[in-house]
Amino acid sequence: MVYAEALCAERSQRLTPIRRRVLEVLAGSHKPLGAYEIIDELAEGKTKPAPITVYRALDFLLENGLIHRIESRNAFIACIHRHDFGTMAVFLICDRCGAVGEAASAAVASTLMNAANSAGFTPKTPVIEISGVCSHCRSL
Amino acid sequence: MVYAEALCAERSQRLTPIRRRVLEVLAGSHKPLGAYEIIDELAEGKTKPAPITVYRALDFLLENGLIHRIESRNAFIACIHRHDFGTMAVFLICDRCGAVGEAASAAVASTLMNAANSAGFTPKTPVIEISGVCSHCRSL
DNA sequence: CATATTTTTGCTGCATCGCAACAAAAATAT
DNA sequence: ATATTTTTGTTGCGATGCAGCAAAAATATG
Repeated sequence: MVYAEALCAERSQRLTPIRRRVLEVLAGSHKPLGAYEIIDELAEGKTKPAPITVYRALDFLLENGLIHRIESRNAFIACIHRHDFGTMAVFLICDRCGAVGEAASAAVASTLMNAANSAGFTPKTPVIEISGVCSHCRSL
Repeated sequence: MVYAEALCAERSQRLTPIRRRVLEVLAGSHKPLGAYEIIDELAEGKTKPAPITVYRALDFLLENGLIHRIESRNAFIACIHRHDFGTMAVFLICDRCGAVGEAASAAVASTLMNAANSAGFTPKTPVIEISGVCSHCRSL
């Protein structure tokens, strides 16, 4: 949160109340949330924001790398790393509890880049999502 | 197509007319197709199938590994490999022409498995999608 | 072969996801 | 103080995806 403020200030991007609240909701969740789940969270007591309002906040947060989109779930999670380096986010999605772990791996990044480049492909945004069972659920 | 028949026969799975046609449409496309695009393709001359009909056929094809789902595009493509071995499908998605290349890489598979396992995670279905520019579009 | 059982399809309807288009408001620049 | 850019609110709608039930087809069983 402090990091988000600093990053936005540095880039002259505005972390407005809505954007901040969406980020807070995501940061406070241990699992990815759909856009409409975020709406419900924000609706506590106050008036319920329109979907487009939340989607715009999500767009902003995505563009600034503060959250990730989990494509296979149509959901979003707060980013827990700083992707400054050549690392690449790998999402480990538990089928049982729904929790998502974010592993940053430079090794994965380099092999993937190799595979892409050897196919003459110039990569931009990689999506790596692995479904499975997390260590906690496995031990139950 | 011959392979699909053989595989279904071996597994006592039924490659019914609808399933076959959906697979044919996908196999005949150089880019991933959304479910409703498939419906439009199938509607040529004949009556247009209901969405659920196509979704069910897609489910069948997915379960039997004959097609892949491109999560970041909400679309489907025919599988061009046989994922018998420990290989892992990496999709290279061109932002310009929309074409999708499927690269099977054992190196990527092993590094990803390492990363997942070291986090105590037991992987099932990995999704690896890389957006970028393909070699053809790059040279334009 | 006739019947029972499983699998597949058709149909109606609907929940969810995601955003376009325009106007109003707020922040920023001149 | 005014003009310009950015953000938010509102309405509405297109795209995606599937549930639930009934009919039809394929398969198994006596």
